[in-house]
Amino acid sequence: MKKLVLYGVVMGLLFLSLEILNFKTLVRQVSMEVYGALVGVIFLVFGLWLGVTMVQKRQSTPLNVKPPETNLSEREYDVLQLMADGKSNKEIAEQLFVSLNTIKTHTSNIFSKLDVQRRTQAVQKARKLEIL
Amino acid sequence: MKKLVLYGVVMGLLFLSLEILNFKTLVRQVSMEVYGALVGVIFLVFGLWLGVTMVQKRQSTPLNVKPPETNLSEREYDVLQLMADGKSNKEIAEQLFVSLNTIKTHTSNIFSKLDVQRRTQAVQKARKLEIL
DNA sequence: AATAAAATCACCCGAAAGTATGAATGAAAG
DNA sequence: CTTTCATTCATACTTTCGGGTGATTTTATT
Repeated sequence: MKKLVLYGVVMGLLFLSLEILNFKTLVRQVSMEVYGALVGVIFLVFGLWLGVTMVQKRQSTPLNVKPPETNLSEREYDVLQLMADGKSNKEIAEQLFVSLNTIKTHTSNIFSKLDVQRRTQAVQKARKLEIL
Repeated sequence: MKKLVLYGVVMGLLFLSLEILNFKTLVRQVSMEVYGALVGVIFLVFGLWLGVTMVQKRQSTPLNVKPPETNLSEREYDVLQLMADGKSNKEIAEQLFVSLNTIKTHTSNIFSKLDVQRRTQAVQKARKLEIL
């Protein structure tokens, strides 16, 4: 909801800045074609970003095929797998397209649910519990 | 070598202090039996400590039964096993009766030899290489 | 005895991991 | 339409890891 409003505002700002650029300097220095191209590119990029952002949400990289019979959520299971693969939190974050803090939260929850303190213990226990 | 000298020096100091205690005050305040007992206890403790220390050295907690066919040393293999068990460096150090820094050195060497950067990667690779 | 390898320990420093707390959002279920 | 849960993210803080370097001491080998 609020995200859409934010998008609207950004759009507005884009238009505004374009207007300013247009009537002040640009139009007297470059041709109308260049100006149009610029506008096109900018809005193309913005549209791309918007589209990717919205689609990427809630599609949530489906890493696992078989959901485990544990109290771990899907996402936590994803993280656990990458963790067992020797990936660092940063690498996991990059691979799943989320922030480092998010991964930290996930790992914390994983540790709680598996009742361990460290990632090495987590993978060890997960292996023993047959969920890997 | 030097450790033995140190032991000798400690022994000497013990004798010296005992002599001082002996002829100055103790002998006129407590009975000869008590004095003898005291000396006995002190030397017993010292002997115990010395024995334990020397035996404990180079007997090197025999954790592994089958030496792996890798370039890892015995000690490194010990550390690797505990590492795979989810132990922290501190815990490993305590279990092997060595300092934390020593374990750090071992882990560094393990990482080098296994060509990895993290402990999770180390256990993963070790598992793949059949050395765990 | 000399040399080499293994094991021990120390110090520093930056990066990574982990803990705690709070919060916003979307999805699902009641 | 709330309530619940999963997911996302942030900030702040503490602890642990890992890299680099250098050193001493054992143990083994020649």
